[in-house]
Formats: sequence, C-alpha cells, structure tokens
Amino acid sequence: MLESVPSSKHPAKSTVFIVDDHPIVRQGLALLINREADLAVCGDAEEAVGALQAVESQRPDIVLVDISLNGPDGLDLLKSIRAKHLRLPVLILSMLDETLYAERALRAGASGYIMKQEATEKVLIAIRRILGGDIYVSDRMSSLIMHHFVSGPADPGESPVAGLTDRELEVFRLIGEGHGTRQIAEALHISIKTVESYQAHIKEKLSLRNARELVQRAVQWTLREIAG
Amino acid sequence: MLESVPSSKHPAKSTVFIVDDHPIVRQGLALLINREADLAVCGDAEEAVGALQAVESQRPDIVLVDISLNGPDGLDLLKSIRAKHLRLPVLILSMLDETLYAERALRAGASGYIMKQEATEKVLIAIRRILGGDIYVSDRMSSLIMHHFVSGPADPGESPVAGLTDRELEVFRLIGEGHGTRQIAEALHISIKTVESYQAHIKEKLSLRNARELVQRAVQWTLREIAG
DNA sequence: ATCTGTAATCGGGGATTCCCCGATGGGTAA
DNA sequence: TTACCCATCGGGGAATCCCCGATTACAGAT
Repeated sequence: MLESVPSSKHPAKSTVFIVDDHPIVRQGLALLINREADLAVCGDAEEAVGALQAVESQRPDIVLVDISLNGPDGLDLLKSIRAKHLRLPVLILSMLDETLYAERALRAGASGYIMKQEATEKVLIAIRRILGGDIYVSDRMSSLIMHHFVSGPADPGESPVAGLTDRELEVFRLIGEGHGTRQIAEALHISIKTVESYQAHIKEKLSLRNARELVQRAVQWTLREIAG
Repeated sequence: MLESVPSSKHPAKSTVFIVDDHPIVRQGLALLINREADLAVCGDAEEAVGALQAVESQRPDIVLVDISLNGPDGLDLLKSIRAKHLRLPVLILSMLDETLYAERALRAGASGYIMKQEATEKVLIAIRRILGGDIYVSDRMSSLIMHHFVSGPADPGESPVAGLTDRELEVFRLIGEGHGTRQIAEALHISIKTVESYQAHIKEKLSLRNARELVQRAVQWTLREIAG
C-alpha cells in the first residue's frame, strides 16, 4: 500500500485511485501524482475485485485502471464500476494497442484512454481534463474513432481480432499467456462451459480449424501486442 | 529527462542508469531509487542506441534495462554493452514471462532478471545484490535454471530446446505450426500414443506445466527460429 | 560379451478438453 | 416490438491429456 495523504487543511485536492498489477508502475504514478498540488492518491490495488471494494469505500474522484490485470481485466473492472451505478470517471491506462482497446473502453463507459508510452505530463493532463468533465483520448485515436463513426465498424483491412467480443478477447489473451481452459474459467469466475463457448466463437471468427491453431494465433498475437 | 543528482558532498552513492520505453516506469524507478541514501539515478533513455552512448559517457555503476524496447530490444542493448567490453553490470527488467527470457538474458551476460510484477523492494534488493558482485534471479527461476543445468546434457550456453531428441524436436516444430496430435502422428507415420509420449518428454525437459504451455513455447520458439 | 543407458516406439485407463448440438436472459438497434 | 447480439451455461460423444507402464534397438562402458 502506498502512503495515503491524510487530506490536509487544503480541501481542494482531487483524490485518485490506482489499479495496476505492476508495483513499479503504481509507485511511479503515485509519486508523480502526489507531487501535484491539486491531486492526491487515496489508494491503490493490483487486481479488480479488491479494487472494486476499495473504490466503493474510498470514493475517489477518479480511477486509473490498467487494461491487463490478473483475473478480470480492466474492462471488467470498468463494467463492474458502472454496474454499481458509481458515477466515477475512469481513465484506462495501457501499453496495449489503442486501436483495439480504446473504443471498447469508451463504449464501456471510460472517460479516457492513454498509453503508458505517453509522457508523464500527458497523464496529468488527461486526469485534469477528465476531472473537468471532458473525455480524453489521443489525437490519433479520436480521428480513428470519428472515421469508424462514419464508415461503420465493418472496416476491412483491420485485424480480425478487432471483431472479437470483449469477453472473447479477454479469453484470447489468456490463451496466449498459456493458461488452460479451467484456469481461465477460474480466473474470470465463470463456467468452463462458457470458456469453451468463447473459444469456439474465436475459432469461428478467426477461421481456425482446431485448438492448437487457436493457441498458436493467441501466442503470436500476444507477442506482437506486448513485445511489439 | 529526469532530474540528475549533482553528486553532492557524499561520494558514496552508486549511480544507476535506466532504459525503458515507458516514461511512467522510468519516472517511477527514478523516484524510487533516488529515495535511497546509497543510490542515485545518473541518467535514463527510452531506446537502445541513445542509451549506449549515454552509458559510455556517464559510466554508471549499474544499468537497468527493459526487455521490450522500440527498435533494438533490451537483449540487443545488453550485447552491445558487452561488445564494447564495458564491464557494467546490467539488470534486465521485464513484464514478460521470466521462464522465456531469463536464461537468455543471463547467457547474454546479464547480472540479473526481475519482473515488473515484483514488489518495488525486490528491485532495490536486486540492485544492491548486483552491485555487491552477485547475480539476482527469482527463487523459482534459479531453481528452474539449476534443474536445466543438472538434467540437461550439460553444455551451458545452449537453449534447453537443444536437449531435445531428434524426434522430439520434430514434434516440437509441428506443434509450433499449429498441428494437432493426430495430424502429427499421421505426418510422421507413427502412433498417436508415440506422439503423446514425445509431448510428455518435451514438457518434462522444458519444465512446462500443461499442454497449452507446450504449444505456447513451441510457437514462440518457431517464431524466434524463423524470424528471430 | 555383458551391462547400462537412452532413443524410439507403443499401450491402458481415467481425467480433462474438444467440439458439436442446444438454451436462457439481457441489452440494443431497427 | 421485433430482431439481433452478447454473455452465460448445459448434454454428450469424440478426442486429448496425462499418469502409469512396456518393448525393441542400438551405442558405450565394463
């Protein structure tokens, strides 16, 4: 747990909650944010379920969420927050491809999406913009979204992976990390049968013939996605 | 650029150079390290070529290098440092699975390997241990390496894949290409049972826990062999 | 020449996964 | 409202995974 600022006599500080599975990143963000006069980190978590509880009790002004968490991912956490009708703005942090995740995040109710490759000042800018009621995405991403808005989501030339459902994509990622069907079911707290169903859908959408090809594709995609 | 400590009247501080393509992580590591009494960050870079130049002029006591950089990756940078016969200890940071890269990094001359999932104190521990002349890896990783060292056909400096039998390697390659057990059996004109036996041997030799990890490894190996 | 080790080959059998069929709600867009 | 997609789960047979073996052959060591 990072040092929580005990809300001094200056009441104007906006409180930030951080969810990321890398302690170094949590620490880095916390130090960065706490250095600002108008911001303060009020807590942090490394996975979704604990984060949801902590957020409910702490009631921060904004939540920073990494996409790739262990177990339920950042999008799941975002949906859980929305499902509890919490009116919290959520900024999605990620090192993953924004063209694939940013739209999903915004559709799920995120207030912004920013990549870890961005300069640290951009993070602070995004936070303040969101606290002001705006939505933050990179310029490149916003123009891409506009483009999709007019020409429809059925844009040929994109990766067929983009056609996967949120849940399917989540399973796809876990397959790429080498997890078995049962492990995935337990990590996401769903039935094995449901995971099998997703795997079947993915195979269908990506035109894969058997389970091995599914794993092959998932591993290839994971390597491209993470190790660019 | 991060604030460089102007080498105060206390000369005993060990200097650290950071290479990572995520500004947030650089900042986090720098703040973390500079908080220590005996350590100070003397510079940082986001990619390999600039890092090499900076390291040559700054002559830090240790270099922290992330594996996945844009352009030449962390292992390339490590080799470049070694090629310039710089006797610098290098600690490899990564968010990737350690079982995949740790051995590679150590063989390339790294003094340690640590994942970003680790607690921040572990990073400081690793740095101090390396500065003391030791090598740092996680407990799990070191036992894995020991296991490979004793059970493998010696020859340290080779991939554990080198310890596979002709037939096993053949099966391994076919797995990496996405073929199923039955397909492999038919392709090699042998029984399915035999193929299963080879797969079990491969899993044993590579310390893999389940069938998915086997496919994962085979795909990764195939990609590296072909388009390394 | 015997012993030892290892590679290559195959089997039994229970647990698990694969892969086809389907079903139910809950959103959302036409 | 109707229609459609998404998330979720089940039945059931085929295939696999994964543990236990086993046999042959061949290469070195004794």
